[in-house]
Amino acid sequence: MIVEAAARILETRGLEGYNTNAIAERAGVSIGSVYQYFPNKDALTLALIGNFERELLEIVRTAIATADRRDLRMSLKSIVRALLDAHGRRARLNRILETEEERLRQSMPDHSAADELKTLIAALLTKHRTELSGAVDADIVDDVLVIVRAMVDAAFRSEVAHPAAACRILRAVEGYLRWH
Amino acid sequence: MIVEAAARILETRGLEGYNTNAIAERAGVSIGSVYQYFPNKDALTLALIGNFERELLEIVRTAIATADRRDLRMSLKSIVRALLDAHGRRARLNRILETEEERLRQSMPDHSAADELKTLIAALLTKHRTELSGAVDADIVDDVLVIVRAMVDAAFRSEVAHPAAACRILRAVEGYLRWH
Amino acid sequence: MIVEAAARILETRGLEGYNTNAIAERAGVSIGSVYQYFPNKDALTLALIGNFERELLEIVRTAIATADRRDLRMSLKSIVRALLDAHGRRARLNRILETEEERLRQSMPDHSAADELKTLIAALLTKHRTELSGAVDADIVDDVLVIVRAMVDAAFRSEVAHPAAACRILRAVEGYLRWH
Amino acid sequence: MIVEAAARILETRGLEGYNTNAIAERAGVSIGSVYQYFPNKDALTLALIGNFERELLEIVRTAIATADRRDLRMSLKSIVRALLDAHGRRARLNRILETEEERLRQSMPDHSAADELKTLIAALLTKHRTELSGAVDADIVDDVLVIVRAMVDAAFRSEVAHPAAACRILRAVEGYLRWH
DNA sequence: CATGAATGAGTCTTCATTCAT
DNA sequence: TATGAATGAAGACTCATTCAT
Repeated sequence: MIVEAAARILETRGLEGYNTNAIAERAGVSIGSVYQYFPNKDALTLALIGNFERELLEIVRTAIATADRRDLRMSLKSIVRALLDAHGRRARLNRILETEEERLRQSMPDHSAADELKTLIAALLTKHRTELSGAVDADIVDDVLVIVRAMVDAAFRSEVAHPAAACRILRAVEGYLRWH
Repeated sequence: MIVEAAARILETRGLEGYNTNAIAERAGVSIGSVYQYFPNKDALTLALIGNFERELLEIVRTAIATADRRDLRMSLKSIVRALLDAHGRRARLNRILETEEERLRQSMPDHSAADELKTLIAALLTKHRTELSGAVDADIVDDVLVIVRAMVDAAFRSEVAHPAAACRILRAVEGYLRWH
Repeated sequence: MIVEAAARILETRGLEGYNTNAIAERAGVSIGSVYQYFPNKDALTLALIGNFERELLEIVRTAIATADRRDLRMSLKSIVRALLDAHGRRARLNRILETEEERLRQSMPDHSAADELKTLIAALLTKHRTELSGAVDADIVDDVLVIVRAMVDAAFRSEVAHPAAACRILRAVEGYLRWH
Repeated sequence: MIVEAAARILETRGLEGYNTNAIAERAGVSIGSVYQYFPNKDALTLALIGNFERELLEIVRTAIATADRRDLRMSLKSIVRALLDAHGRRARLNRILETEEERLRQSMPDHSAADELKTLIAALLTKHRTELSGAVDADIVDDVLVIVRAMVDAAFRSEVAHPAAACRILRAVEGYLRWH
């Protein structure tokens, strides 16, 4: 599939080697076919980002479900571990996509996955609102996501072992949510 | 000056419009002159990154000095405000440079500014070590920097007002450092 | 055809005017098409050299066949005349290609044409070995080729009439082979 | 000296690295100074060629003088050896210069060295005219020079040992001159 | 005279996109 | 619908040459 080929190219060769001809070749289709499905390269990248965000959403959803009935810490730990795990499989790809997402934000038609992710986190926090130092609002959720994503990325850049990274990320998130 | 022209191009036109001909034109020199001073485009970008990191270092140094004799919170607040301020002037440029830095990390000859920044933060934290929930080590410093940079970036992306952003960033950093 | 266009450019404008844009224009295709068929300029030049050597081989083969059953002198005369004739059609081109061949020798993948040419000459000399002053070995063959090529080139540089040139070249080759 | 620097650049880096800035740097002067002495790059190359031809002339003159009173074979052997020797010191340079000479022939003002070389050879051959198979004329001289130069070049390209090369070259020249 | 920074035309090469088959 | 040859604008970089100091 074309999107999958694009993902592999981005992962193995980086933005440098990310061109439509390489993608078509890797996908085993002609360059013309790529343009049959996507009006231009950015649209393909946006599809890639969409997949990425939907996958992220699913991972978090599962992680939260897994830690259901447990306290906030366990839920957060479950999420962080899952994210580290998921990121680990495609660290470079994810990092590049986050960068590309920024460039393409203006032309992104669909934020539903990202929105749903926020809703999910908001629900989790609200459920445990008594453990938090303050009220739950959109900003808090945004901040948590920003912190976790940045730290997961950093962990992969500096090649920190997962357990240690999870511990530090958890400390940051909990600290942010609970301190004072 | 060529580096300044490169900065302005990057800021106004993004990576898309960042090409050597545009830089030369903006700098008011010929393309040949650009290559008299920089062996290639990446070298120019690296110079830009070097400037950026040195500026960052100076800002933090000044912010810490300004809040000398005060408690940790005041120092951190001073730093965060200064960073928001500095970033504010060239938000897009700085964000792009952070991305480019990653791509060019392997060919970066000089990390002294970044190292010194870490030393500075480490010293600050050590000075206030009694206020922290744990020992000061290199990981803690890395994490603080990662969190602050990510949140400052995010604040500019979502166009949050400085005071509110400063407050949230401070909460994250203090939470990370002090909680349990 | 692109290779033919390259040949014509090289012939009419020399190495000076031999650039990919000119080649594309002369071939009536876009510059992109040139790079669809050849990974870079040198590869195109190598194709040109390959053609040149194959053509040379064919000419010599035919010349030898034509003078079959005759004595060595007639065979050599036939070859020299054929070479003068062939060279005559594209004197400048051939001379430049010989120069470029030297520069590109290290990246030349295929020497089969050149090798076959040597085999052909070796066979001819061996057939007439009784007429020679010494044994036939690879060095003799190399020398014959060097002498003939140099003298053919020189003949065209000084614009000597073919019959006279053929006579002098023949004298050199026969002298080399038969004297003492 | 500038011409010497140009020679060294050509020898060590080939035509690829032969540019005025490199020459100036190697000569330890500014690029401006190069243009003080030579109106353009080709003029510098022509000076180089002039030196080369004068040196060649001197070598041959000395070689002939050395073998004075001896027979033709000894004189030729002396010349061939001297040329192999001289070429050996700057094989690549000489080969490139011969190529450049061709390109610049039209703008070469001074052929006196080359002419004198021919005169020298003509005199030598005339002196030994009884040993030759035919009369001495300008063509014979040209041919001898063409043959010797081509074979000396070839010897260096295929890295043949000097004595063996000298022997083969001598055989070619003598064969040309004496056969029949 | 010497300098060397500045020039800019020119060259190779890439790659997103189109369109005839 | 699929193909992939063709397109050509655009970009990185070179280097002979000039000229103000």
